[in-house]
Amino acid sequence: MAQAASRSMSMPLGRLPLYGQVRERIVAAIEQGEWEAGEALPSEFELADRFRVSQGTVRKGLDSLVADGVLTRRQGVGTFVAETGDDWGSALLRMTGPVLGASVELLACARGHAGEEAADALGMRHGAALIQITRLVRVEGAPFAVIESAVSADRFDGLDARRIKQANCNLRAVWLREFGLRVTPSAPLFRASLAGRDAARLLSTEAVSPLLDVMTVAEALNGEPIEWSVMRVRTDIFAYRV
Amino acid sequence: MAQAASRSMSMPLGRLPLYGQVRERIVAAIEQGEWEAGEALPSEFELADRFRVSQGTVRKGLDSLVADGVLTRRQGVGTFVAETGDDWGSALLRMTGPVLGASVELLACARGHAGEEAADALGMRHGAALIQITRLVRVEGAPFAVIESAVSADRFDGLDARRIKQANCNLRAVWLREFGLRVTPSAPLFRASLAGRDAARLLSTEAVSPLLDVMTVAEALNGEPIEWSVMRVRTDIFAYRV
DNA sequence: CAGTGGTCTAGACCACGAC
DNA sequence: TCGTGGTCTAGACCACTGT
Repeated sequence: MAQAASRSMSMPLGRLPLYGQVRERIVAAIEQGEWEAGEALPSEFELADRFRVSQGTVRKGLDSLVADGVLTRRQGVGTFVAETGDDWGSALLRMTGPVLGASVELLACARGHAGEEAADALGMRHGAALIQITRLVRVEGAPFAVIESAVSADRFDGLDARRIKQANCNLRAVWLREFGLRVTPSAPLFRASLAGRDAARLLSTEAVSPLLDVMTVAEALNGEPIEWSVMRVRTDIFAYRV
Repeated sequence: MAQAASRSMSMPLGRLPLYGQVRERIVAAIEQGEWEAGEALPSEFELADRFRVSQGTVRKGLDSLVADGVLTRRQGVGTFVAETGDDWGSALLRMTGPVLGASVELLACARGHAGEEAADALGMRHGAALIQITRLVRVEGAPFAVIESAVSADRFDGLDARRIKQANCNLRAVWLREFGLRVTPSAPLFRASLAGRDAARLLSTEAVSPLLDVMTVAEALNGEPIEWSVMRVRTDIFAYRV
């Protein structure tokens, strides 16, 4: 039965199991553009051959990437690099009940300074230069949620409203197409807040209306925090599901 | 290498993979009290021998139960039936920042009629008889959250305040000790709401304060809905994490 | 040291989808 | 019919824990 676990992969990583190393190498290959979004990866046996491991080990590595939404599998067909979904649309799918006919609109994209919360989440010092992006989500024309996002102004130097609108206000598509960065959202934080004057005006509700704040950090595949955002959503009709 | 997958388990279930059948049989054994909470299961190899499958198949079945929080594993020691944690305490661990010195208090336990939401979640008709339980969670003495729970009055006939207090206001412990029911919480729904007069009084805040409502249904291991509850929590200091 | 979970392999068969 | 993912096995070695 062979002597198993030969530690032969000669990876730089010290104490990562083989299937973890397989995961890292697949991530690296995706980052280097070896397979585009929507494209099929080689079969599990081909990958096993390439990485000098068994098919079961490749499978366990793929499992974790499928669980993280980086890959999708279709039995009998293959394993595919997941399409970059709308960053705002996926949140709407988490609402109970049918949320159809959604659209986004860019309200603002301007340089500013980090609030404490955003700066902490992005690992930047307080007061660091940020680009702040405000979007409004409508459902069947009715205002539904405001999304505030922030990214490092240094890293995303050329970013402006035009580029965001070209990508249909989908920030993930902007990061990927303009900056070659593939991100995945981290686990969200929740908070209840009062709308306040500005949000109330945008959402055509009252200032004392309660809003659900869903805060997330989108991370590069290597774990580096890229984008902080808070979606402030009305939950008077539907609730938010995880 | 043997001929693999001999379909020899003679289980009543038709199209469930072997590891899924292993999971079901372990769940059944726990429900029948073969192993108590905190007790160690037999080793993976012993279970493999008992179920006539390989250790890897047992492991995959255990994996899913560990993921669901039914079992816990300690390397080099064994696999254990998870303790029935506090139903309210586990929620506090989800708050960002240190939430220490928490305590619960039973405010009410009375028969009533189901609100639409609770009845729907429990699969009961609107207006069915329920027992409604109200608890208050304090952190370092300061009111922090109100928990409203509801269960079928028929199924939990003898339930009263005394029995709940005997279990330190931990409902999961009540279901297990008094009714032999082990439950696991489903994925929560979130909503933002205004405190209102009653909750504001209990939480010593203002009626227009925003609260985060975390709604869950606790299900028996066979998937039957048992307990509906909503935890209404202040998020002015900490946020809720998933 | 013995026993447990954690990982890995080589090989096998099945179910599904496309051709 | 062929290639893919999905499942399963028997056996092996490693890492950790408690004695």
